[in-house]
Amino acid sequence: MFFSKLYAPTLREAPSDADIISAKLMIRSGMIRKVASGLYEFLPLGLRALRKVENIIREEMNAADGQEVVLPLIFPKELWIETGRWNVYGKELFRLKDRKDAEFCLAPTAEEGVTDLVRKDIKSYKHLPIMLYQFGTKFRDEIRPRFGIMRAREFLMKDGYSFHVDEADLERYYKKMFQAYTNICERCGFKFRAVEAAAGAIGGSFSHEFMVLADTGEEEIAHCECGYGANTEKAECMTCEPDTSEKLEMEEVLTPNIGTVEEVAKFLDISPKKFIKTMIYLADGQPMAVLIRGDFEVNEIKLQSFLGCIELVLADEKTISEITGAPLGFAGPVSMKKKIKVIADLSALNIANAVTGANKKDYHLKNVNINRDFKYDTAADLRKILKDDACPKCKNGKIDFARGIEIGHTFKLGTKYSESMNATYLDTNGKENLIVMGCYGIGVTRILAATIEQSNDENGIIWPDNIAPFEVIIIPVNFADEKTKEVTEKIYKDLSAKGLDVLIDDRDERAGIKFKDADLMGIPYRIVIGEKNLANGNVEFKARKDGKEGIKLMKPEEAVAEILKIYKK
RNA sequence: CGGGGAGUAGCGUAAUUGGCUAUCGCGCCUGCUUUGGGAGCAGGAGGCUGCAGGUUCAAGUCCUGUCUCCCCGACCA
Repeated sequence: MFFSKLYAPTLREAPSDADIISAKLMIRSGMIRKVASGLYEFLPLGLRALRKVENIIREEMNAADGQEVVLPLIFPKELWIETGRWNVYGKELFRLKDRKDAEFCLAPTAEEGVTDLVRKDIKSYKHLPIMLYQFGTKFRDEIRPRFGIMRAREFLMKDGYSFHVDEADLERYYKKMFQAYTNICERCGFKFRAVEAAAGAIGGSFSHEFMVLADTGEEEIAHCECGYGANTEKAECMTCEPDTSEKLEMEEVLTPNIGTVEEVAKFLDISPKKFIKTMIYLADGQPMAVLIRGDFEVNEIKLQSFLGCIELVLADEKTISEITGAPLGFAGPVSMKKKIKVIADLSALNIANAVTGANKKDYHLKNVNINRDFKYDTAADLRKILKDDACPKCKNGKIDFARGIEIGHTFKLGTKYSESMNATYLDTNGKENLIVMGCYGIGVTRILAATIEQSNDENGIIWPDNIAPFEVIIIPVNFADEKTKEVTEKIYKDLSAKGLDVLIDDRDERAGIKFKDADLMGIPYRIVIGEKNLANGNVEFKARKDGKEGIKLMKPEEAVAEILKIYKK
C-alpha cells in the first residue's frame, strides 16, 4: 500500500472535544472521525486495526468450538416482551417502528435473538452443547457517551452464547471461555485482570469482567494480594464484629438543625461507627428503608439486584417527611410514621447502643438496639467496599483499589432466558428440560481504544505487533531516486509475500513529516531508506517502541529477516 | 433528566464599550528555493460566525427561542 493513496488524513492538533488520549490519537492518526455524540466513522486505518482484533477473537472463539453466525441488528418487540427486557432495558434501548407501525429495537445485545434461533432447532440433548457467536454492531442509547469509541452509542461487539444440558456442563464450558478470554487479552498485550462482577441488565447468577488496567478506566476494581478481584459494584463486604456491650436504655437527644451523621457524631462526640444511618429509597416507586452503619455507604447496584427492581432512586424530601414524619436528616428505624419495608445492611446488625434519627425534627435517639427497639424485614450485604477492608476471600488481606476498562464480560445465565422464552430439549429419558445458557461479550472497538490507552507516548500510538493496521512502514527518504525505489520495492515484495501489511511512504514530503506520521500511526517497525546509507548497502531499522536510540543499520535483507523472525513467518 | 460551560474555514483560534472588507497559525492549491525529525519565500482557494426570530443606523458581539457539543452526578461491552 502506498501512503499517497491511503485515506488517512492526519492532524497536528486534536479536535477540542476529544476527551481522552486514545480518542485524540485515533482522530489525529486518521483512524476515525466523529459524526455525532457517540457515533464514529472508521477510516481505512482504523478498520484495519479493528479487523486484526476481530481476527484474534475469532481464532479464539473457533478454537473453543464456537460457530460464527450473523443475527439481525433489528429485532421485533415481541421477543423482548417475552423476556421482559422491552421494559427493563429502558431508555438505553433504541426503538423504532416500521411502515406498518410495528415496533422494533436496535439490538444492544442478542440473548433474545439467539435463544429464539436455538429454540426452533435444538430439540435434543444430542445437539448440545453448542456455542454460537457473532460480530455485530450493537446499539445503546447511552446516557452520556464519552471517551471516543470507548463508550459510544454504536459499537462493535463479539457476543457469544452457549447452550448446555445442565449447570455442570455450563460450568465446564465457562472455564473454557474464561481461558479463551484470557488468551485474547494476552494476545492483545494487555495488563489485565479478570474480576467478579455484577450481571446488570444481562442477568444470570455469576459473571466475570475482563478489565484492562488503566488509570483512565471508568471501572473501579477491589483486589487483594491473595488474587481476589471484583468490581466494586459487586465486591462482597465482610461482616463486622458484634458489639456485646450491655444494652443501655434508649433516650432521646436534642440535635438542633444537625442532620448529617458527621455533624451529629461531632455534636454528641460519638463515633459514626455507632450510628445506624437510615436511607429512604424508591424502588420502582415503592418506598423502602435501608439501614447501614454511619460511616458506610449504600452500594445501589447491590441493593437493586437484591430487590430485583428496575428503577432505584433516593427518595425526595417530601416523600421522606411523609414516611418518617420528620425532615431529611432525622430518619430512623424506631417508630416511623408509615410502615415500609426495612432492609438492614449486615453492618447495621452488630451495633449495640446505636445512634439513629428520631423521626422527629431536631431529635436523635441514643442507645438504640436492634430487635429490642425496632425490627427489620431482611438483612443483606448492601454496602460499598472500602480501601483497607478485609478481603472477603482470604479474610486476612486488605482490599486495595485499581481502575480498569471493562473490555469483556462473561456470564453464567443459567435458565433466565430459556425459561422466559421456553427453550427446552429432551434428555435421554425423553423428558423435557430447560436449556442452560452462558453468554460471553467482548467489546471489539473498546479493545482498540484500550490498547491505545495503555500503549502510547508523546509522539503517538505504539501498536502491539499483532493489532497494528500495518506491521511495517518503509520510508524512502527520496522515492524519486532509482536505487532507493528499487530497494524499497524489493523489501516490500519480500515482506508482503509473507502476508505482512506493509506501507510505503512514497509521498513527496520531507523526511521529518514522514517520521512524525509513522510515529503518530504507531506502526511497529520502520525501515528508512536513505541515499547516504544505501551507498554502503545499508538501511535503517527501528521498532516504534524503541525511540530514536533504537535505530540500527543493516542490509535490506537483514531487516527483512529481522521482521520475519519477529512475526514468525 | 438535573446542574455548569461552549458553538467563528478541515483542525486549533482572535475580534475593545455593538462599528469599517471577520484575525492568526496549521492543513489545502500554484510556483520557486529547500530536502534525515512537522522547511522558507511569493501567490491563492476556502466562512450564511450552529439555526430561527428580535433589538439597533449598525449584531460574531445584546435579548428570546431552538439545536448541537463538552464537563460533573444515575447505565454498560
